[in-house]
Amino acid sequence: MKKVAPETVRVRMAPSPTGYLHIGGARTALFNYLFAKHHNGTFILRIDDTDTARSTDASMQEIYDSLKWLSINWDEQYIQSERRNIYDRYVSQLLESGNAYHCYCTPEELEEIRKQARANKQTRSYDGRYRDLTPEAVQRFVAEGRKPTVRIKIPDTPIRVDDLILGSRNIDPATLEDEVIVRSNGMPNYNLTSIIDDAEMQITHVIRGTEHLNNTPKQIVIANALGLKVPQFAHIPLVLDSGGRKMSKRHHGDLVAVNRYREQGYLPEAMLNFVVRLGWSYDDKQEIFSVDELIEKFDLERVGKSGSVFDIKKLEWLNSHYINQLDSAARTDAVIPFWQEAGLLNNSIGDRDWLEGIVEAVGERLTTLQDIVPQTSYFFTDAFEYEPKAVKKWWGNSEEKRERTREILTNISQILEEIPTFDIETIEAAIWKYTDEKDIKRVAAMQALRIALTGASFGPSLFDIVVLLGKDEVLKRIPKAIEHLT
RNA sequence: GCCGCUAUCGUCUAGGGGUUAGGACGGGUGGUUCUCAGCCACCAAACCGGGGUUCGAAUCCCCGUAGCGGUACCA
Repeated sequence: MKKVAPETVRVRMAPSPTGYLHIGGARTALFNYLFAKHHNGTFILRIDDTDTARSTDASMQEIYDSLKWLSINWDEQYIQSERRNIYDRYVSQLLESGNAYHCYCTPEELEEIRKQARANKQTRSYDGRYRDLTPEAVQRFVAEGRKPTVRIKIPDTPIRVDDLILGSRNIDPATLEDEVIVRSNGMPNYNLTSIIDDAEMQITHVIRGTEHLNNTPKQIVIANALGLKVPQFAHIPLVLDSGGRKMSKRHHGDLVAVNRYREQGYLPEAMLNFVVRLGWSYDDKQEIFSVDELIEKFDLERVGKSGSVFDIKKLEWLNSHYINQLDSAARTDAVIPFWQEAGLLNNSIGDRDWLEGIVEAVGERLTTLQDIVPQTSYFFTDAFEYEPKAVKKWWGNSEEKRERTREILTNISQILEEIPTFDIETIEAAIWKYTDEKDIKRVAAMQALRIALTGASFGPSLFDIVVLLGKDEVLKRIPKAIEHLT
């Protein structure tokens, strides 16, 4: 494997603004970013928007937002649609040197050519039929109103492709065809603009997904025809769905959108850590990496060759890890927008200490920040349902059992009402004293009370809940539950 | 169809001519506990197949097979 060239590293992430930033794009951005930072180089964001029909400003904005959220910051930025004159100049050069030519193929003709090629099991379809037109023929086509495309001439010598991850190989030019480099509407195409900009921007390493592997020899041909320096390539394997297929907007919708994970309460640190391990590993010991550590340790040589499946369970694990890492103040800050979004909290936040108390009570139970909503809504409202399954199991499904539960709840209510100080220790002692004296199973009493106060059979320590809810609220909810039981 | 890439537990992966093939996620079992989560302990789980080379192959080579990617006037 080749060593990194001594010159200053310059890499780029070149998304097309045709949708949100997706998981694969985020990983490509990260790999580029880490590689740049590791080598003290420059990370460039280049918007490849030569497809004017599909590119949108909204998409561009979302890509910026997602990258910023992930703290993948770029040092320089370019937008290809603003660089038309540069590409036009190179196209003229190609035309003049005879390395490219106008092609007057109609869409119908192209379709027919492709059909034929397939039927004949040919490797390439377009046969270069417009390569050498007489001036008369050109005139005729122009008179017909045909708008030509520009095609690059594929030479007949083998093309060597070096890849830092996949190794080197020679491409038989017979497997390549004269690619369209300028559309009939005059807009240059990806293969052209990409390799020109890589040279213009002095990109040293092109790190991109393997879906671009087959574009690489075409781009090398263009660069060679233009006398441009070719960057080193590193094609990183694809991010796959659980069925082993490439994750794409087309097939997976916003399941692949980085923004969606942000909205669901995933932390950027978790996303970064998750995504970097899709194809890259350090050793057999470490799973958790901070960004600084990644910058220090990231290396193209440790990127694998095969695709990696996106495993949401692993992401969830990482996310809970990073949430648990937050102290309660930071965790509260992180969670407040989710309470607000759910309408449990208005903009004025209110009693900050109380909120932090809730967050502390919830402890390590959050997988995503959004989990705070279902797990704590009962703190904000008593308009919850008593979970039927829990009711059946802990409140009882016979009249005798329900009577018994009513008795327990009534007793506890009384105990709590008469308690001298409403704090955890005192309450705990009083309840245990009660259950021990009456020979009631702790779990039975606690679960009965838990359901009365929260509607559910699971959650944080009940004593935390009781104290956080406060005496008044607890003494309101117990009778309500008893009534429900009657 | 054609061109290309890839192949270790379900998943992410480490390793790599001689290992009980390691870790993590997920799963399972037990313990702790007022429930859940967590934590602790333990368990199951893999080198795609066939040929070579070799004393020895999961590892190197070849051939298959399978999967995936590309096959646009998208990127």
